[in-house]
Amino acid sequence: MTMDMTVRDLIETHDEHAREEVVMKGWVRNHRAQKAFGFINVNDGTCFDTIQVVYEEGLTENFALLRKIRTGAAIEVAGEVVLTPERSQPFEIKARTIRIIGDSPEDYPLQPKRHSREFLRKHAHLRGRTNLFTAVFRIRSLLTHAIHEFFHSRDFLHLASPIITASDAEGAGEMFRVTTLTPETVGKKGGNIDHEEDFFGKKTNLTVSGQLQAEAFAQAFRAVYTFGPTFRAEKSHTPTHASEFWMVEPEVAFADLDDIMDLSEDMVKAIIRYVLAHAEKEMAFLDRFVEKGLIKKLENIVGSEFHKVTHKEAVTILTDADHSFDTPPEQGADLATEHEKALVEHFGGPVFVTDWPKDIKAFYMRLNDDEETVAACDLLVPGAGEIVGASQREERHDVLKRRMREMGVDEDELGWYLELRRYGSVPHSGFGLGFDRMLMYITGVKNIRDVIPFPRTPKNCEF
RNA sequence: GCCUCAGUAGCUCAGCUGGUUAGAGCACUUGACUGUUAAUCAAGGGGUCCUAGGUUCGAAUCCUAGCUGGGGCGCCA
Repeated sequence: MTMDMTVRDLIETHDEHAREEVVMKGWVRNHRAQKAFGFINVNDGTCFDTIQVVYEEGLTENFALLRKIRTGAAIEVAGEVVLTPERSQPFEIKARTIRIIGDSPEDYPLQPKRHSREFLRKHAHLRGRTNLFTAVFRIRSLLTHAIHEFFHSRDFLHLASPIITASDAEGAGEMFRVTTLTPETVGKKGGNIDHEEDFFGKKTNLTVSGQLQAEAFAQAFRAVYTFGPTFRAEKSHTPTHASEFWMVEPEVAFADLDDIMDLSEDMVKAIIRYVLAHAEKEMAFLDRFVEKGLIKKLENIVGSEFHKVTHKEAVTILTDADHSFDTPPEQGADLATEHEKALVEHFGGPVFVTDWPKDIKAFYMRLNDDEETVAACDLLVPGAGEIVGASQREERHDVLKRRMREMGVDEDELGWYLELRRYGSVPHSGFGLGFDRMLMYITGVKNIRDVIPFPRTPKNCEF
């Protein structure tokens, strides 16, 4: 009985299987045929590497047919594991039989050569078979695991916050409407759509954040996190925006802004450490072909403390810097992308910008004693912009109510949220991590559409 | 939403100051080759030059509009 093995199994244990007969299945990455023998590189997605299969006239069945095998075909190989330490790969499979499971005709779009990212995006259903996307999506999966592991090791409760929400008061951008009404069934009152006739009896949207629900759970379970998809209907056309993306949103009771900054820093470092330890080959590939010095950059992050500046200090640094901006930095005003880039450059790594002017931040952020700023911070990183937005939440009922009024937030809709401040309200804080942006930072890939399996952006919902 | 660049073979791109039959490398097909590593060598097939108008004797090339994609800005994670 021969053993059916994955590429990963074979790479990890080929020594133990020397001279044994094995069976493996996978897709042809490259094929080099010669007169009396040929070489096929096979990958099955279980790890980054390919395995070289050798076939020979007289040794392998159907030799003449095998020469026609093309890139992309799915094959099953049965043969002997041969150790080849003197060659550029430690072992190969000397094939006894090769069976074509699924042929790949000559118009297979992927070739054994470099393709542009734009081209591969149009072939998202096939791009997982390329080196780059094998690396990126293996790491994406590892990173997901690393996040769950980090929070579970700290006894956080994982909460599945709702995807459909009736709240649209968070001001976090345009929302996608969820409705079962059709032009035929829609009822109208005075020319307007009658939302009472809709599925939920009211206007509903896809969530832009699970934060508010996480706050409720934090005041029952102390430390919680959500990790799931969020949706923004904003017509943003940039390398760091997608219409559907994932966020990690922890929320901790009895924690202030410093506590939550420490938590986010610990988490960022822990998940980077996890990926460095578990995706050595993938990271080496990315370091070589995608971003030179990537591994060193990440190792530095893990080994150093993140910088912290207040928004006020940041503006002063920018104003004093010998740097011309399209929009001059201004006290009390928001930081433009060019300012963020300059700050990150100034500190040479991730930096927390804290204590933002209250008028440019959300209503739920806790008002500082100066009555001018809020206890909020953004974590800026080179290449992926803002990856974490954190704040201490306003736990004082009267202050929150006042802030909601000032910022025009509907009190009825968020009555439950306000009510949390009446029953055992405690100081609490949380942050949101843009998962896909974090993945960009870790892989060095500069476009969010290339770290999401099937990305959705304005005017693009293919696959 | 605004600004900007691009769209020519399956892919990457050249041709673009208008002028015979639109080119190259890779891929593909056929053949050569006794250990290849994006193998190499030879021959061959392959094009609505993004779409629609316009200018012109003549448009891949110039003009206008649109579509698609990249980059920048705004918004944000």
